[in-house]
Amino acid sequence: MLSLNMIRYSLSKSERLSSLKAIERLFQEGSSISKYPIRLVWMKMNQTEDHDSPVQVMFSASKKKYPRAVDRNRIKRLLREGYRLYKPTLYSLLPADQTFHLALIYIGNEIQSMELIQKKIIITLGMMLDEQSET
RNA sequence: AUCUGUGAUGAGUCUAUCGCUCCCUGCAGAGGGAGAGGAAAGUCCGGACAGCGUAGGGCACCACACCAUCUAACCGAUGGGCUCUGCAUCAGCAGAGACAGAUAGUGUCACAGAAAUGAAACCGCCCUAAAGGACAAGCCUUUUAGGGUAAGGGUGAAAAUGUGCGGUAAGAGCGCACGGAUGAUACAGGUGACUGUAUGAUGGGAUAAACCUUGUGGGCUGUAAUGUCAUGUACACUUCAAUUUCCAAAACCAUUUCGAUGGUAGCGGAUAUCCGGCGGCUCGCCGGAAUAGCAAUAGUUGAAGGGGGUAGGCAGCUAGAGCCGCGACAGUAAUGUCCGGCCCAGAUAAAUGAUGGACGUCUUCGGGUAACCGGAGAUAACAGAAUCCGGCUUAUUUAUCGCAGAUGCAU
RNA sequence: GGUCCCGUAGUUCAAUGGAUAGAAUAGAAGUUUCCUAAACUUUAGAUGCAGGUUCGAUUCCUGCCGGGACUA
Repeated sequence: MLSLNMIRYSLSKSERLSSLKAIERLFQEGSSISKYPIRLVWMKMNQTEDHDSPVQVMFSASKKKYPRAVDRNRIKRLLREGYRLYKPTLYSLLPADQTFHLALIYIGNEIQSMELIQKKIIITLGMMLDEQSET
């Protein structure tokens, strides 16, 4: 296979969380990790309700903190970019027989730079991996 | 030249890597194309489109209100009229105007003031009478009573036509002259609002952004409208099948190859239910029962059909009152007609992003007489489509251009 | 997406278009008390912003700003 060494950074629609019911269930039953300026809500799913991808993720920013749509769009784009570039590493670290639902929420009061957000995303996802392996 | 105000235009360009949404080609790997704004915002007006409603008319409610034109339509735009304000003070220029009606009616007008609307007499001015002073009378002034008077004073946001002459006891549009205001009639100009001239009339507070009157317009709700497909679970309805206890003695009836079989019947047992007791108490054991009856058009179970319809999908959804041309013609203009060319976002927890490079632009530093050269930094402000258009309002950076005003310099 | 309502002292509420915008409570100062509380006296404090109508605006009208409710 020629694509073994090739790393895919893509983030297509099947890898994003879009079902209203799944999102409600995630926020009711999922556990959360806060690492300023990012809050992560995650939940381990059963293998039976399988999907194409091992992880489905969503991004959000509070409408109360950022009343203008431009700011919310920018935050979500930055979060998406940071997650996208880290995704191949995350997939290699995850256990192969499980799927996850994630929500990345920005809780900072100011929009930070791309580098910082990317660093914080890597930290929070690492914390999540540690927690799930313990259980 | 600088500053201020105002209007118009544009919103960097090219490219590399990694991605996102839609479309096209291809069996596929993949390739190609397109991808936020002038306000996409506020949701303040007006439409298109859709559903529901609807004989016709009226009342109520809401909106609007000088005129003409433009427009699919408008509380919009263009041009014009009138009024007010500012500058000039001759013409004019700029800005503002919710700009129908106060002689249809009702309400309100605090305080002050005599009086705030059937207007009004506090001071003042004048007349008459009585009393008093003085006294021949005239005269003088004070008080009281009755009257006249809107010139003067003072109050107030507002006190009802200005000036002059006549007139009068004093005064007054009471009369006259010259002005000003209001509405009426006639003539002239203008499509019209309105303007000008002439005639005779009037002397009447403000407020309709108080109720209201007049005129004009408006059916209601909104693309999360509406239509359509429909998995799973639960359910209305229809059809079909199974089942609504199991085993079973004596006795009776039928058949018989005399072994038995079938039917009626139901002693007894099992099982279930109920009651009581005990234990190791989601269960088990023991004991008890006038429980398990009728009927099948009924109940239960299963299968098939089937309706509404949830999650979700699809249509609505983007070719249109469309965009471009310093195109032509008509018009003062808004705008319209014609010609040619073009296809230009369609997401749905919601796409248009991240990191570099080059050029351009701006700021700043250094060198240079200058053109220019080199280094550093910035490339923005307001802000993100959600059915689609036409406006309005609000937010806002930088560059260029136009107009107006102010200041300075040169001629 | 659509529809509607409300903004008054720090807080909870009043005020018919009429001028010093009122009351309770909270705050500050004082009296009283050995001290505190209570009580009493005094005091400061506000109409969301900008225009307009009116002689006069918290009130009426227009535009912004902020907050809330309903609907699906």
